[in-house]
Amino acid sequence: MSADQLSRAFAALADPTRREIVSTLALGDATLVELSEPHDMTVQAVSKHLRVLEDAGLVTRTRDAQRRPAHLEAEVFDLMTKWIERYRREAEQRYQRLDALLKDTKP
Amino acid sequence: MSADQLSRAFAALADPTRREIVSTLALGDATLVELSEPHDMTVQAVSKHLRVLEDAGLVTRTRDAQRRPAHLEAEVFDLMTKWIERYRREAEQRYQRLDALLKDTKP
DNA sequence: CTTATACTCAACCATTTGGTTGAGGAGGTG
DNA sequence: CACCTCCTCAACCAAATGGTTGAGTATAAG
Repeated sequence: MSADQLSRAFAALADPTRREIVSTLALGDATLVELSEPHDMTVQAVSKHLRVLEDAGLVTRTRDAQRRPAHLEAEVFDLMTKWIERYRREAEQRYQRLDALLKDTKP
Repeated sequence: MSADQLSRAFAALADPTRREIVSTLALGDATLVELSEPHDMTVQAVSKHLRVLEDAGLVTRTRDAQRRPAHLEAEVFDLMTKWIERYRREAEQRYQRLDALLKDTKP
């Protein structure tokens, strides 16, 4: 996986399991086993998902004895919103201009 | 592809080619051939990318003779930002609380 | 020292993804 | 009509993705 960070971030959040992991981590840091419990899959599978989030920079992990608690990192989320907002705003403005045009030519 | 809309939207933007298409469409509606020109791949490949954006609801297409101009749709972009912002805010607040805690215990 | 817990690594498999080529279909234009 | 342009469909292929099992490492606890 040698894609740029934005690609990795979007790809990471494209999976429902990974989005659930993110929403769990929003409640507080958690270990792999803790994150695995709600999901109907092996710990290894969740570990892979966590790795994807980590590689995307959305999550970092520390060490606490055998445990490796994960926690959310705001920065890349920020990058993503900025990218999206730019084009959302553009699409919206374009829509409003069209709207104004229609009002103008058809009164 | 029977994933939910959020998954489809994130997956759609996970590809650099598709993000470039979006940024081109932000400058104004464009046809498939127009969108293909800047990219070093066949029209069919770009057509597939366009379909992915369409299925995700990020782009809609109209008809103008043989042409099928594409244009950006703001709504799903909005959905995405809302999802991201929720967790970005959470991560940020958590960070600030930790920061405050460190300042508190180590003066 | 032994055992249990938390995690990782490697090999394997089915499906999806991102591209190709080749053959059309729809719709203007000479 | 013949022809060109824009676009789509289908078949194929290599690589990536999302899961599995099985084995192994690291740290804590009995």
